[in-house]
Amino acid sequence: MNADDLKNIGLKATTPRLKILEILESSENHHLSAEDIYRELIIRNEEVGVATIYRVLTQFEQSGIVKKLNFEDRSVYEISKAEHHDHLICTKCGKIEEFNDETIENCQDKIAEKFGYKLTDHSLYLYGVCAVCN
Amino acid sequence: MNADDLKNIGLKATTPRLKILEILESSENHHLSAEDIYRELIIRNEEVGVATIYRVLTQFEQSGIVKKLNFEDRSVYEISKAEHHDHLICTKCGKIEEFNDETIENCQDKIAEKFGYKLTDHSLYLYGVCAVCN
DNA sequence: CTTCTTGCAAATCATTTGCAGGGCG
DNA sequence: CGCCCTGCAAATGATTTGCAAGAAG
Repeated sequence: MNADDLKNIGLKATTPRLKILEILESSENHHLSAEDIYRELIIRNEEVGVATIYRVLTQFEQSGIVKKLNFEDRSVYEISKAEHHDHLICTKCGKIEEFNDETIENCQDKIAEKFGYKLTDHSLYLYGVCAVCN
Repeated sequence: MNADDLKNIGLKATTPRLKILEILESSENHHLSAEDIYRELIIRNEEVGVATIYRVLTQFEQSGIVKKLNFEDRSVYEISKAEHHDHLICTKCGKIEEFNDETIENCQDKIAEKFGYKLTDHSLYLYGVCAVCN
């Protein structure tokens, strides 16, 4: 993800945008809240106003380059990947595992069909305690 | 759900609590936000302070008599039922269908096991457009 | 009576918005 | 150089909290 990628989606390649992308890509767990990004930028001595972070994240989400995840207690963003996946979150340490289960996906489609709904989106989050924390 | 039920969970049977229960049980769709309840009480000329509504709902949730659902765009509460179920929400009209799928539940357990997590909770919301709105 | 509750208003938290100055293309 | 972008601070919306007055058991 670089300056040209941004231009391709119609966004100017500004410093704040590039920095935010950088953080999202380089962070260990790849799932950061707006606040996480704000703090990380301050640590790196490259502060960006919070308002800009929110605005940029929203633009990134609308362009499809990042996905917003609404966990029970906070919202985090991740760089979009080609393959769909859901999340398993450790409620103790915050570690996040990604998974994709064909069977579940199929069941969801069947359920929507059964009720006559046309699915537009779905969110599946599993919360638990990981092996380390347990 | 009546005054004695409240006492059994250690809560005094106060007017606000009984009214809130009443609304949750009698409302058409059974999935209301704190705000929905507040407005409904005003309509009935039985206004209760918003702060109280939030406090009461939280207490109800902790006692297990209501469940809080965190939809993408708002939070709603429903009276707890014996059987677990997930939700299918129409993004146009807000209609909510409840469903329970054994296959999905089993898959979730397998996934948690595979990653060594001990599941504590999960949230599955399907968003779509219902037959009527479509 | 004592303790749990409520109402009200102020406080908080996360996120959004208005606006004037700055920077990319 | 024009339009998009940013920072700042104020606005917002949802929920929480402190506190004194009011009910439940």
